Amino acid sequence: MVSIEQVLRDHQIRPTAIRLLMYRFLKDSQVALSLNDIESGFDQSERTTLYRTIKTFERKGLVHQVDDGTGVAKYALDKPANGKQSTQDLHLHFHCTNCNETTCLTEHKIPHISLPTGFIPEDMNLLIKGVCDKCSGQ
Amino acid sequence: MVSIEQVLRDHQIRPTAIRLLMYRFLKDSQVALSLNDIESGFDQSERTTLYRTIKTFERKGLVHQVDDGTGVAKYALDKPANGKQSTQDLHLHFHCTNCNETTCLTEHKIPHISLPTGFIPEDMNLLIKGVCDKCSGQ
DNA sequence: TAAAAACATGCAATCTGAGTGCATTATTGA
DNA sequence: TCAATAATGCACTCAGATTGCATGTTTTTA
Repeated sequence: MVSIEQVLRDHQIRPTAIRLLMYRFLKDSQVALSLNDIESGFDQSERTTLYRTIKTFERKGLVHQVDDGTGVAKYALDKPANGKQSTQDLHLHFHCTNCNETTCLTEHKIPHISLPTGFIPEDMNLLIKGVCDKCSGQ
Repeated sequence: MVSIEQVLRDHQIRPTAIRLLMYRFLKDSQVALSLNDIESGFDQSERTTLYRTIKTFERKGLVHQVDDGTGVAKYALDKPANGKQSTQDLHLHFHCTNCNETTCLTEHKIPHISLPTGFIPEDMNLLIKGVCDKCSGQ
C-alpha cells in the first residue's frame, strides 16, 4: 500500500494539501466527476485551483478526461496499469441518461477495429449511453 | 435521383433558400462540420439561423451530431438508409488530431459489447483519435 | 541558511459555444 | 386575401473552460 503522497511524488506532483484531498476525493468516487462535482465536495478552495489541479493530474497521467457527450468534461482516476503498458487509452465509458452519472468500465476492453488505409489510430473511446445498474433496478 | 427540395419535404422540412444551401454544403463535405465551419461557408445569413437550421435537420433525422472529443459539436448528413432501419447511430467516427477533421466511417460498425448486469445500452458512440489518411500521407 | 528560483494558489476577467426571447418577415392553406 | 404558422435576424444570456496577474509557499543553491 503506497501513500497518496508517494503516488503524487511518483508522478512529479508536489503533494500539497489540496492535491492530496482531491486525489482522495477522486479515489473515493465510483464515477467520473465534473469540475462542478469536485467543487461541491470542497467548501474551501477555489474553482480555478481545482481546475488547475485536475489539469495537472491529467498532464501527469494520474487522471483521464471522460467525454460523456453531455458537453461537460469529467475526470476519473487512472487505474494503475497491471502490465507494463498503460491501457488507459482504450476506454469504455457508460453514461446513464437517467442519473447523469458516468462510469468507467475498465474491465471491458474495446475489441480491435480495422480502419481504412492511412488511418492511424492512437486512442479510442467508446461511449455507451443508456440506463445504469442503479437506475435500472436490476 | 431525388432533388434536395424533395428530400427536405420528405422530412417535413420547408425547403427555404438557406436550408437548401446548407443541405448542399453538408452533402459536399467529406467531414463533419461544426457550426463555425458552416458559418464560414456562408457570407450571408446569421449564426442563429444556421444553428436553428442544423438543429431542425437533426430533429427531423437528416443529420446526426458528432462528438469528437474536442468539446465542439459537429454535424454530418445521415447517409440514406439502405435497409428499412436507420443505422446512423452505430457507426464510428475518426478524429484526426493533426488536422482536427472528423470523419464518419459509416462502413465500420461498432462491434457488440457485453455489459455488466443491470446496464442497459440505448446508444453508442465509438470515437477513434489518431492521424487521418490525408495527414499520414499513406 | 538566506536569497533566488520555481511553483502553487486565489481572484478577476475573458472567451467561446450553446441556447433563448422577441420582433419582423415569409409561407401556407382555409 | 387574410389569418395562422413557421422562418429569420438581432440582441441577449448562460455555463464551462481557460488565462493573467498578484501573492503566498516550497524548493534549490550558493
